[in-house]
Amino acid sequence: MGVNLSNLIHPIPIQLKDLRDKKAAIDAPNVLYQFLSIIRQRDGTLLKDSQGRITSHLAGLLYRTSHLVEHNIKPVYVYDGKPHPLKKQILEKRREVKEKATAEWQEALKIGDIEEARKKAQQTSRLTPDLIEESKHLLDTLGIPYVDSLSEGEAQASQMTQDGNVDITASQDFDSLLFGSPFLIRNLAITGKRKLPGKKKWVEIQPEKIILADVLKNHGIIHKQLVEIAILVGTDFNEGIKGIGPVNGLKLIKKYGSLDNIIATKKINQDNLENYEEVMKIFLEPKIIRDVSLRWRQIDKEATIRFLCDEHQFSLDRVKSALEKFEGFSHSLSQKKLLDF
DNA sequence: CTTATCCA
DNA sequence: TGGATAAGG
Repeated sequence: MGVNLSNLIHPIPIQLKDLRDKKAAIDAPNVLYQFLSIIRQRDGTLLKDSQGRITSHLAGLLYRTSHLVEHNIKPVYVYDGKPHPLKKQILEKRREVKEKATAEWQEALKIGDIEEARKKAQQTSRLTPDLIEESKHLLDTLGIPYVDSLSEGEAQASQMTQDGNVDITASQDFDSLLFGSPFLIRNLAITGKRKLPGKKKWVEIQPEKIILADVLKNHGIIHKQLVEIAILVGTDFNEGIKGIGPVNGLKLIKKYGSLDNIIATKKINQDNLENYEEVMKIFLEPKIIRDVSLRWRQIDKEATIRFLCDEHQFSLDRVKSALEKFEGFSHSLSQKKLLDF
């Protein structure tokens, strides 16, 4: 998922309180997908209401958002638009992986291997149009804005950060750096210990900040060259060159200056590079909306409770205590209104 | 994922 | 009391 640039990036650990009063453009598919992957029972079953409808995405969104507003961070969720045709290939590949994982999940359940079952179940998550609509409805009742992008949500979020509509982009992926986001926050709101995938090791996780200008300066490259490194390594829109990871990609770009020059040397396998100019365009000239207006409204507690508790059987106590975290946030909104007036 | 609870 | 573990829908 997303581009692998981790070896080139040295994030700065931060705390949630460092982001107080900041506006954050959150990659909505990225968080919703995470919720669907992780908010499950021990055997991998998703949380569901009495009618069997999935609720894991709503639980995650409620608790995550309440956590953010408790720290007076202003979230805006940015959704994907139409996928670029070059993304079809990776989407198809992911679909196949999910089909395989679904079978392996059932198999693990049959032999009673609960841990394996959960692991496989996590790989089966699908973000359907229904789940997306329900998440938007919850945001509406919470008074939290969202944006429907024309293309990639990460592209839209990055532009909003560049334009100053928001202060930071939040995602687990590095793609927003390719889209030119000056500031990226990973692990927004995530704290505590996490299990390393596939291993029995636990690591401490905390929010971290990545400054695009620093990444470029550290390696002595410009933004376009970072995109070229990503294309060598492989993105959601192209496969990348076998044997080239972020470190070798950087070396090649530093040595030859550009992807064009590397290609001219004929020293690398060029089978996967036929669309590279189009991929460059996806990152450097994405389809985005320039004049977004963001409005954080007062929470509608009654509507939230109707939706989560009455329609989807959330516990009233849990929802109420999550909604209490909106108190200070709502107050600061009405204060701001008075000041504006 | 976040919150609730269990137990040293 | 706080770190590990279960539950949540």
